[in-house]
Amino acid sequence: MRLNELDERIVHALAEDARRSYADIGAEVGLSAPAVKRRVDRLRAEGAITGFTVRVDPAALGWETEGFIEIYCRRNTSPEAIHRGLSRYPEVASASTVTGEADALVQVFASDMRHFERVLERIAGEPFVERTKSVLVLSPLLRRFSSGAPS
Amino acid sequence: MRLNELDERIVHALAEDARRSYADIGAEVGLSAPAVKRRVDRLRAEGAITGFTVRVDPAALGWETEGFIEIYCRRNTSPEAIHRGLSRYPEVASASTVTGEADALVQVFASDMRHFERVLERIAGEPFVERTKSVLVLSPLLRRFSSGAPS
DNA sequence: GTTGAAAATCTTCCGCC
DNA sequence: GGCGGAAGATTTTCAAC
Repeated sequence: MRLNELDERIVHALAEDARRSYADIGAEVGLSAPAVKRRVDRLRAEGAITGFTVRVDPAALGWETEGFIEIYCRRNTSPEAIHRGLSRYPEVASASTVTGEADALVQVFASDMRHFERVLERIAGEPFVERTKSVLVLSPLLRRFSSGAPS
Repeated sequence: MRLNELDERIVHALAEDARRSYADIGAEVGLSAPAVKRRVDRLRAEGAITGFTVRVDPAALGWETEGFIEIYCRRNTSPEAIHRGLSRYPEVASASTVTGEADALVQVFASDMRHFERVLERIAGEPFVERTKSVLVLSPLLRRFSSGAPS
């Protein structure tokens, strides 16, 4: 699938503020409100836009501690097994299999350091996990867009 | 700041679909539409909700290659300098200063491997960057919520 | 927090290019 | 195929309670 420049500008406008009116976005990109809606509907149908969500301040919601956990798996662990194992943790915000020494990189939000430690220990104890290596986030500098499915 | 259970349920509903109407959310949590709006307005004013955004499928938008770059900075580089340097790259989706050997962890989306390599080289050439270490994402397993500021 | 009304927006339809 | 204008339906918004 290929998007033209108009679609990209619409997605960009929605990424900055998904509650802007179609007429408002249309004024920016040079289209009428119905034309913008039609394109957004098409982008949703095609799967380019998977939904609309709210941007939250984790700290304000009580998730003050953020970190990344590199997971080193046992031999013959499938990505599906990692997904199944990690999706049970509400603290896991994102996870991907990666190249390099580690097998997966997991982003975790916890309420505080003790909570983070507890999550880390539980993940490290998963049967498919051989060992872990983790770093804590000091300050979030930049967060731009949201991708993927809600859960 | 502390949110009560009603606020959390409203944020949760918006996280799943930020375009649901206030009346619809109100029916779920047991409030009228204006009551829900007032709480959302308050959450925005307090900073718990920092905005509304669209959830996109990076691959559908042509961002097929994802990776993480660890940045090792020169001495006396402030987080603000890193932020200024990285915010110019549209390919940078998120960035945080972290504990451990590296100084910052940067998430990058690129159209393909050549594009990723070009971004990596440009970032590695930034004056505040001493060296970098990067991993490529093989498969995104899980992506849950969006946090932080738009840019 | 609720109700009710006004204003804005969304959504669909239709004619046009 | 896509676009703009206009209609009704829905939602947002702001009163008063």
